[in-house]
Amino acid sequence: MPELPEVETVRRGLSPAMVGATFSRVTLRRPNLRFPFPERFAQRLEGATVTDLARRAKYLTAGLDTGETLILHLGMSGRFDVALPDGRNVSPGDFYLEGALGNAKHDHVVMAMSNGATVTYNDARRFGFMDLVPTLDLAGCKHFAAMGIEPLSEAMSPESLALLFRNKITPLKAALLDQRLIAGLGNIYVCEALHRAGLHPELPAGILAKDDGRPTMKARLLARMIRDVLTEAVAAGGSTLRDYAHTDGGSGSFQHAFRVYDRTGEPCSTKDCGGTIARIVQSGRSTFYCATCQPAKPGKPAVSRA
DNA sequence: CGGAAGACCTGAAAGC
DNA sequence: TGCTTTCAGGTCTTCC
Repeated sequence: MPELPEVETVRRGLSPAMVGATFSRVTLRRPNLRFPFPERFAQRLEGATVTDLARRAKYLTAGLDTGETLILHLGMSGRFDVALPDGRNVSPGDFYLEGALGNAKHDHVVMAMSNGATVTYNDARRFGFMDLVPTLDLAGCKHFAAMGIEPLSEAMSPESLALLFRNKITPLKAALLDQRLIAGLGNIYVCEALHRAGLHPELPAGILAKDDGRPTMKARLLARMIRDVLTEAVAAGGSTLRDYAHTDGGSGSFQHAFRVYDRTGEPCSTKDCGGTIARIVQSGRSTFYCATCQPAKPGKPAVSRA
């Protein structure tokens, strides 16, 4: 489930259960997720108090009063279920509830908190992982050292986009997915941002920069559309795919606002466009776009954009 | 060095 | 009704 808006939604949902609370009991139901858990993982958490819960790109970071920071990544299918002490269950940012917490299939980590909340990590595909690093080394740790700019921060500007993409022949789609350049976008929001900007996903990334490195109009447009689509998605609580019957406020709704993602064959929603959404494969992943309002040849779109 | 392809997993849906 | 194939929101490793 998780690109930046979904991870941010999870962060907000997890905060009341975790920030200020102490880990009373941490149970690992298997030795690894994508990677082995760190040495003595449960013991290092138990007794530690969470001082803050933040997000960097698609990662969650829980600062602890022990001088370590817990790093959480949801992979493709990771989610958290929270059982609150008042008996309510929520699944921040995702999915539906499926029975007793800690017993459902693929519940891999169960964290009992001092405030009575139980936070359970569930991940069918186990592409997610958890790590524990010294807080002082956080920015330089292996997960973050080479990470690109935050797309919702001041660092994300037409100027920085142009400099990052300058002289690149690689397609815009691939460049936007490269977490070393911009960190937090995934397949959905890259497709959506390119559509909003009227840019064909196979255009070379270098078209965002002029010869002198200054941003082109396309760079200005794309920077705004990236910010817009992410901001709207965060406000909608992210996107929830392949789910039904959610209860408590667990799910986001931005999937209803997709204009191209997973809409192959449907009419383009751009005003007066008349095109049809197509699907191609780029570096092994689906790309959805409208060939009419995202023309392949650099030039003006076939349709004026509001 | 950059970039593409493969690998890691499970499950849902589509195809036959 | 099965059985097989394809595809999925990510990213780390391997191989040019």
